[in-house]
Amino acid sequence: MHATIQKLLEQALSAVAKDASLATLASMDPQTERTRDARHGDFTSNVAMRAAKLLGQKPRELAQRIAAAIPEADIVHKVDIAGPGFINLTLSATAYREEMARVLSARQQYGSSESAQGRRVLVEFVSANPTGPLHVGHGRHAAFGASLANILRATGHHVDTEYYVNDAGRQMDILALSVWLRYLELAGIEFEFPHNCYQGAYCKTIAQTIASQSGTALTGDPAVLSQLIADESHEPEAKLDALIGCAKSLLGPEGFAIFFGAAIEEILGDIRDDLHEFGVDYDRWYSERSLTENNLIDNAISKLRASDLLYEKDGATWFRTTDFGDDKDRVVIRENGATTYFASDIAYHKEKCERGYDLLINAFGSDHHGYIARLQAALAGFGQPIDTLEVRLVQFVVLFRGSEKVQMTTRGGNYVTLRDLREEVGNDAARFFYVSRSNDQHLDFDLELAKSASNDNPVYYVQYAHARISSTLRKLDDSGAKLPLPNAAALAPLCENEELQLMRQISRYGEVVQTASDNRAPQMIVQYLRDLAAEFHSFYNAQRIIVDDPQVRDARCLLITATQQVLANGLALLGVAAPDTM
RNA sequence: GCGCCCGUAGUUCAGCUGGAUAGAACGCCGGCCUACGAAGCCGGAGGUCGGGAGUUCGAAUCUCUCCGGGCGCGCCA
Repeated sequence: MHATIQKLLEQALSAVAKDASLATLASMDPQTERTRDARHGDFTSNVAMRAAKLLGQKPRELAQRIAAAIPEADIVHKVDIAGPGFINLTLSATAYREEMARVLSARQQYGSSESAQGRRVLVEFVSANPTGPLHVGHGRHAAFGASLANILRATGHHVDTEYYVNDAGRQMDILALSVWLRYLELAGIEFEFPHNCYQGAYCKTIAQTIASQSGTALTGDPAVLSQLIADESHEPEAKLDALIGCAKSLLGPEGFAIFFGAAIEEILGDIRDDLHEFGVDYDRWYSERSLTENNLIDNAISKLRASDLLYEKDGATWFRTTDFGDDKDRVVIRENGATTYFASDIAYHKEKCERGYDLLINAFGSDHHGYIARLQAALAGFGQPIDTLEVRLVQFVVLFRGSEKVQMTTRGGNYVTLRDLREEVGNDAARFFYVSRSNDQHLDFDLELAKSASNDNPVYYVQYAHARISSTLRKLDDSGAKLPLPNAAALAPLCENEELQLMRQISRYGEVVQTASDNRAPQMIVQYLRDLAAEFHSFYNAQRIIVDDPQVRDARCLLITATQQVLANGLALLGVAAPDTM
């Protein structure tokens, strides 16, 4: 619909541009857009005002000339010049009725397009370290990433989703250590559990499982351990590293691997289940360890070295990321010979590109924003355009219980999990609520409010509209009447103001999906669905649907069927159910 | 100190690449069920879009500056 209007304006501009003094108009974009106020018609163009200055003309006169040149079309009811020089177009009721017919024949496809022409995109999101259950902050990432992937698909992108599993590194060693220490407690060994180990109850559960499967003999010499824990001469983090070393030497590589493996298997499995229940499934879970196993980190570093982008300083190897806009160079190989986390990420993102994606979108926590420049530098170092990687920052979720802010520390194990949240407020409310705000805004999530006043949650407002339509259509079905084919004749009776308003709203859907996709903005879908539901409820209260006149009844039933379809399509993008009863 | 994000109604937030009288929800006030689902609808009150300057025919939107808040600035991950 928007495209048709745009084309009409372009034709008008070309026609007016035949006058040599106005030739520039031929190359101008009319920039037609929806009006914000129905009194200004349906679409508007500001081209006359933009051109007026360039051409030294009066905007309203120019607008007149352009308006007069707009070709005759059935879908345009009238053209007005308003304000300083807007060209306003009001569409005919026929145009909207035709659009309803399109909704009803396209069904689930309505609103989707091929505008991105199969552009290959990889969306990476959540990627939380598997050191414990997902918390409410991760839930926001999951809801955002999954919805964004759906929206991108709806505009013709070929999208894959991926979770990067940080299954290597110190945090994982600390986790394995934490499990082992819980295991030792089970074996009856007494000591004070370090405060900077993972405190969560899940460590005990995993220890329990290992004990029941492998017995309680994997202790090494407890005296060494007790001595180390009691030793107060080291600062806590150094002591933690000493404990990890101690565990590895007491247990041997195989013994330590039992705890490491059990911990990651259990926790990653839990994360996978949790996300699946939340309606978030990935095309791929990418293991950080596999980078090492496949030698990808060394390969990446060699390639950078070959391009003369590395240098040695203070015993470490540095990557000249400042060549590509970063504010300081970054270490890739430490003085002790170990590669950094950044080195893994370089290899990972290089590999992503090699898999043939045109665009990489990463959803990061806002605390990682300092990481963007160096990652883009890494890709640039391999000759990729810097905008191959697009990072979307997701701001923190601040959790409240009533007016009390809930403090959360991962290692302390004191936090509300995504699972807790889902059980309390439900998947639908959680998914909808999470993406109702722009990702770069903080989200205050009050659990008490979400529980006690769930009726106030906008998701119910939208779902209610859908259920109400289902109910009305059941009523029609009970009466034995059948929906007619959505042709022009069947839709012809739709002419009441509320009907036109509703059709107008429905016909915006495809444009909203496109804009949401362009802006990576799922909240625009939320906003739209609320507007559509509101328009439907207004119509519902103003006009009776199942009336005696079969022509009017059928037309209205087609209209609400179209409404229902668009509500369902939009909710599907957000991963929220469209219920027939509530 | 430097960098990124943010500041819109009492509260929580929308505002699509600069458009016309800045919107919604919750809360508040007043109406609407002998009609398809009142989890709904209709009406009302409520604003110096943090302050100031600039660009523009036009600024919540772009630029600068100041104020206030969040986050980051490791050979951690």
